[in-house]
Amino acid sequence: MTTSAERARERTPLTRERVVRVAVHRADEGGLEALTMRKLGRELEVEAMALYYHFANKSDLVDAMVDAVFGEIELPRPDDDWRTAMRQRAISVREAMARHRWAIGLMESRASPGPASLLHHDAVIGNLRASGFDMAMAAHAYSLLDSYIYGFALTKMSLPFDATDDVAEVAQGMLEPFPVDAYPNLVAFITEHAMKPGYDLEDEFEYGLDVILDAIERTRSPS
Amino acid sequence: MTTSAERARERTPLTRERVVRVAVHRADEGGLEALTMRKLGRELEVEAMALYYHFANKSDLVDAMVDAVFGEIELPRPDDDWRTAMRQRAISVREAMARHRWAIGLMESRASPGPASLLHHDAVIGNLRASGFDMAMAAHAYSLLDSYIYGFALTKMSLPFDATDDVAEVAQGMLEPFPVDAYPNLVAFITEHAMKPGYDLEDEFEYGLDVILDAIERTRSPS
DNA sequence: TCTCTGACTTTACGGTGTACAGTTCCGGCA
DNA sequence: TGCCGGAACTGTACACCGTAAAGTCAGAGA
Repeated sequence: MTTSAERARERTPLTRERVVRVAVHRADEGGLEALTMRKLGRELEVEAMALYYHFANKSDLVDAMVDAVFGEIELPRPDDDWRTAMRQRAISVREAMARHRWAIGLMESRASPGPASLLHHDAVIGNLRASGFDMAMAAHAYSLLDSYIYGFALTKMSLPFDATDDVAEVAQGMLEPFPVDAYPNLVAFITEHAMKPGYDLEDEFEYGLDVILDAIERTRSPS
Repeated sequence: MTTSAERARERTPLTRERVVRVAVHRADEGGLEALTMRKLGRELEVEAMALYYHFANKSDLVDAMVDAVFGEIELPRPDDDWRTAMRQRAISVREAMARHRWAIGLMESRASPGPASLLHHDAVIGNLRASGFDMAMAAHAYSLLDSYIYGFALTKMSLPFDATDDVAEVAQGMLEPFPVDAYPNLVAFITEHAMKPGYDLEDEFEYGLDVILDAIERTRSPS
């Protein structure tokens, strides 16, 4: 007979880092709503309450998970050209969101940001300032870029179907309860555009990103 | 003694519309996580399970709530100038988000959009097409605008403080656990910019919106 | 009068976050 | 050697959640 004490002795002890790593992995696969303290404990071979020794509550854990995602994002260096730095950062953020879809919507609205998050913001502002943006212009540029980046993630990447689904089929299902000719423009849009092969989210993202970078560049040196 | 039957006789019966109206109101005040079927039932003087006669499940109710928010947004008319129509729509969306902060993050990612949502998309595409945008350009413009609008709402309007809070105080609290000189650019940003009196979210929104509208206009008729 | 049905209630179940009180192990000290 | 304090975890319990399933009951129609 193996007692719980024996089990405890044989396993590697919990750390915040290990818990966060497993929690992120779990959320990547099943979404955040599938991440419960009990299931997470089970995966770590521990009772759920053990987690509360390392985290104040679930929100504390989620904060740490979000900060881990920030930690995966490439930081712009202060002496990089602002445009390439901002472009690279935007793409890096998008990639992190693609890996961790559950984090979309949490990255910019948490009450207690972690060190990676703060460092990230610090580096972005630092790069813009070093490139000659004054504070007001840096704020405008940052606001514009982040709104676009997170908005794109929200509106395009958290859609209720993934890459393996047939877009046309899903759209069909959405429109099915309504009269066939109720939304002619929408139907045309779907049939002529969205379900065309080769419509690529990444291309769409970079297209808009470059439009915005162009626009920011122009506000700096009006032609 | 008043039986439950007597209570039932004296009250106006539930309708989907009335339930949604009260539910939206409730979520406006306490957020979506404060909206439970039991509390909603209590407010409607009904048992929680009565709601399941009118809605398949909670997700069905939330779908209806989101569609009610879409119903509050002004529709662009097909013959309006695209730029004024898009500008007005963007502001109308932003205002709806301000009234219903719980809806941010739900508007564009529901599996079963309601009629108001579909009508909204149809009208936006219809306006752009009538203004001479081809399908690909309409898609680019729509993607860019929606990403910005919803991203702005997500990053700026769902922050963990509202208009009555002292921004400087909240920011101070966020940075407090870390060394004072860890994030110099961020600190400069907060002190020099964000907490300046007169920094207005609405101004920031419209500034970025006009930058994007300019950029879209330019992609139509490259100078 | 009887039955049917729409609208609601009652009861119950499994799952959730987490408060609070044990339990066990280990390192340092008498 | 004996003890003891704290770190790390377990056990139990509670209030609350969404919702399945069955029961109730007033009024409409035959």
